[in-house]
Amino acid sequence: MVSPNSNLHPAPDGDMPPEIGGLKMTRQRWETYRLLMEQRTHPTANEVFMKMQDRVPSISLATVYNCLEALVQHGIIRQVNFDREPSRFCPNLADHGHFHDKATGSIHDVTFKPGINLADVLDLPEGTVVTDIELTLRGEMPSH
Amino acid sequence: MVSPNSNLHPAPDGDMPPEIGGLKMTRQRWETYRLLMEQRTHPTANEVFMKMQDRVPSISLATVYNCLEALVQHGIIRQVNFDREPSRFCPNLADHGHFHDKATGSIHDVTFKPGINLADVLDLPEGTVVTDIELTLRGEMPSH
DNA sequence: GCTCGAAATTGGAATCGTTCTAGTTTCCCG
DNA sequence: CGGGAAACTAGAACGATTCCAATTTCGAGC
Repeated sequence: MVSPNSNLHPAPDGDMPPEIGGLKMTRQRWETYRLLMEQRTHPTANEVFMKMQDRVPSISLATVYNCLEALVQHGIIRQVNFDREPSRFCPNLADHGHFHDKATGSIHDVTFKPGINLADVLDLPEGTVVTDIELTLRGEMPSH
Repeated sequence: MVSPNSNLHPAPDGDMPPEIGGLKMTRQRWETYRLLMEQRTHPTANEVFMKMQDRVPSISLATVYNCLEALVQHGIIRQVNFDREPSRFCPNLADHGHFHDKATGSIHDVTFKPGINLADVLDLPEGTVVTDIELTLRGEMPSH
């Protein structure tokens, strides 16, 4: 479900490419994607909508949802859920989990130790096909 | 597949105990708890509400939510979320994840291979305190 | 460039799980 | 038995998301 090479996609600061990963680019989709790539802060749909006012003032919330969904379905970004909070969106396609810091409210990507494949440490019946894994942690990180 | 420490709590088929894990039992809380223990099918609040009609016909949906929340907050059951679907509730307190079978829609508990501690395979900064881990998988299991 | 059908966008209404509120009932301790 | 606190209830309110119908934009073929 996950591709580690984010360089599959062109750098998001150039001109708009005709398509990414099979998804035809439109102004709205492109700016949505760029926004996510620039600030990797796991914004919600509504946060994307608000930040988008500068770039595409005419954009509607419905379109933000449409764009995010299209990007997710084409495997260009990932949708992340914490409990029943509003969904967040993440352009990091590498295999990783998410740490939700209770103290600051911020979200950090969490990778696995080298050589670890999450599915390998699970006790699954033979023949089980895992297409998607979601790992979320809660706690506190050292403020450093 | 089944909670090893379910004997922390009294068997749910006897009379109602005065409290469990510090939570005062009421008829509604007790029947909610019993229901979850009997059919470990990870029901939603609404499913609990409907199945409860036989046992406590006067119960309201709000009370089901109240009871489930009280049980969760006292660590007696766990709340499980799949994407933005309605929350489900699980009486298995052992460390485990949840596998969501796309073919059947059913949910299975997934344990770790012996000796595996999930936090140990993660690349976390020193001093990080993890209070809660949620692991969800999607895919298909052999129908056998 | 122009036309037409398809796809995308838009704003607002609708949906649905969940939470809140206010009123009533039940519990418990004196 | 009386009174205050906790629990329960029904229904209203909420908020994230989805749906809908009406435009707008796009692209292929002229």
